[in-house]
Amino acid sequence: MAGNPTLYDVAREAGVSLATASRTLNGSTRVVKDEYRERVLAAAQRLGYTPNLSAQAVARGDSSTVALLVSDIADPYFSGIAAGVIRAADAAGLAVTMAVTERDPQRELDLVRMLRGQRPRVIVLAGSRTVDESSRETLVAELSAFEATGGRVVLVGQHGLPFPTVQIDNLGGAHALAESLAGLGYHEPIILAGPEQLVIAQERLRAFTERMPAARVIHGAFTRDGAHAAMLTTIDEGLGGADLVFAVNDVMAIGALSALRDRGLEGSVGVAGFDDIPMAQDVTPALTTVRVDLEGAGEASLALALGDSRSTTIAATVVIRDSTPAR
Amino acid sequence: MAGNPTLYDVAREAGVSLATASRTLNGSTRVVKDEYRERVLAAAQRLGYTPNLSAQAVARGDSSTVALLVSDIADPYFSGIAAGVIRAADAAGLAVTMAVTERDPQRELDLVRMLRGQRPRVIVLAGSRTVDESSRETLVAELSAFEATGGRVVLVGQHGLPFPTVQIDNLGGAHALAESLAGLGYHEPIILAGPEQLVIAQERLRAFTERMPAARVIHGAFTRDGAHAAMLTTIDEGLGGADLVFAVNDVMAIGALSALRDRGLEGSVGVAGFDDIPMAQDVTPALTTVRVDLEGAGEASLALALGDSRSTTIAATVVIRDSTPAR
DNA sequence: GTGAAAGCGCTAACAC
DNA sequence: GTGTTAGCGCTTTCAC
Repeated sequence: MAGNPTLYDVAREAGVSLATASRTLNGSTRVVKDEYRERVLAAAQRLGYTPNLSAQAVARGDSSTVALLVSDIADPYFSGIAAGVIRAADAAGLAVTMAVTERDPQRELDLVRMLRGQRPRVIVLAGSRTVDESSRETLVAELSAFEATGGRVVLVGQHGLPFPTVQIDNLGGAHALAESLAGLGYHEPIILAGPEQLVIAQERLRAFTERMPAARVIHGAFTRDGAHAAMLTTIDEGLGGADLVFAVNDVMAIGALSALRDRGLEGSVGVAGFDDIPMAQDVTPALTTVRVDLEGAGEASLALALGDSRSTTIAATVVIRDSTPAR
Repeated sequence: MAGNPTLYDVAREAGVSLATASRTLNGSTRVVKDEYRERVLAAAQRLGYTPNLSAQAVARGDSSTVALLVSDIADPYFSGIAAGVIRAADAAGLAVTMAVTERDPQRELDLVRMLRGQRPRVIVLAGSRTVDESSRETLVAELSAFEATGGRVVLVGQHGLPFPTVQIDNLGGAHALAESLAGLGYHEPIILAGPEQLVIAQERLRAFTERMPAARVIHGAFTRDGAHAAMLTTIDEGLGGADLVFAVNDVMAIGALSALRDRGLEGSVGVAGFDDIPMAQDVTPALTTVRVDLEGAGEASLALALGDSRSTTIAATVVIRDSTPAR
């Protein structure tokens, strides 16, 4: 516990004042005489000085940090977004602090509170909204308070909250997908719809069924395993005349695909997902889906936070692959 | 920019001293009279007070932060580790700051420097080491300096650096895999070996070939696309008598699987990977691999940092699936 | 250009 | 138990 060298140490070592050391080591507008400048730099080097970011944050009254909240970092949907946020933050010289809500609204609220404590410049919420969550009001209040003190709040892939949002075109994408699939001859879809109250899942479900009425809607977890289990049950109960399984995200669609394979039913019905996560093209048959530029969405969220633009929408475009051959 | 309420504001609002407010709001040993306690809590609530973590860090001389460095967060290997680190950090009341090296040693060094500025309690390095990197000495110096000032450094899935390490049993796993596959009748492996200088890739390659000499070793990027491209080229040049493709990680194995499928060669050779990322069981055929508990490794890294234990090793166990049927 | 000194929000002696 | 106060490491007036 020798202690880190402080700016004061550097100043002393260089034989200049604290102020001069501060000015040369950090981007001040003030100009420092070259000689001093070099002495300070040399001293800092010799001592292995690293500015204490917390102290800077306290003194300046704001940190160079972006706080990112996701539901589950191991889910490709979120890790894609996170990659974009991190890349953009980095380009802007900002560090990223990340927390995981595990899809628990109460936890999300607690984390937002905790993250506010860091006084970040931006809070990015990428976790998925659910309807009628009791903590919604409190969350909005918390985020509004954060904004009121000069912070920026951005949502990605969710709406219904009064903050700038990087929206994903769930409606357009699901519409287009349903139409494409109808064109391929499908008309009796079983829909793996995820949790009943999950906004993003609801939207995709609703938009899809507007164009192609569901033969059956099955709710369950928004995960690979949830969909896998639900699909297994469904198969065992009988697929009826269904010719298609539409899962509201790729992770679930892949779970469904595996369930079909487990039962030796691969190819018997079409399967489609949503998001176009990287592995969508690596499963067999390659998965028909709706492509969303997740990393781009992450980057856009920071652009939104750092610029003064309004909400943006990320396109969602249909990608037909082998999992939905024409019938 | 109204400004956040400070502890001072809370104290004034509650009609107590700064110290009393501090004591009730933060885990002090000192006991505060219930009446004051409640007044402070109420005031904090009313004002929407959130402690300024940076200020706390400065005053206490240490932050409640874990800094995590990964190569690429969208890679399941790293997002698995990250999930574990975040979970464990969270359980210990620590926030996680994450940065991405993009596999660039210079960038890694810069980021470590930057992260040190946060004065985290722990720095976890999960990025993969390469041999003979010129920045190695500097990196070690930087990390040692960090340790000297009371910080903890932990590596995961890499060694060769003088710090506590959560080691993955690459050697044992690759040995066992080669043996299992030999038992299944394979003997002419093409190896997708990743970058030549990547330590983890080297180990897996070397251990595997100790038990089953390679018919051919192909170096390339440590990614799905890198392996996919390399495999395509290899196929077009002719597989020779090869009966197996061993890729040094699952992401690459899956790329190879897709390449084989693209050329209509699925099933003609066995395919095996390493890591057992979640999607390994969802590709077709399901991928034979070596299971590594990535999330457990992430958790272990924090246990290592927070406890006083020595380095640990995470087991690597063979999982035979359909991609390597007996021949 | 440079330096002295007053904060930034908080903690932790120390005295009462 | 409670309050005063001296820091923590840094930035930034404000004088020189």
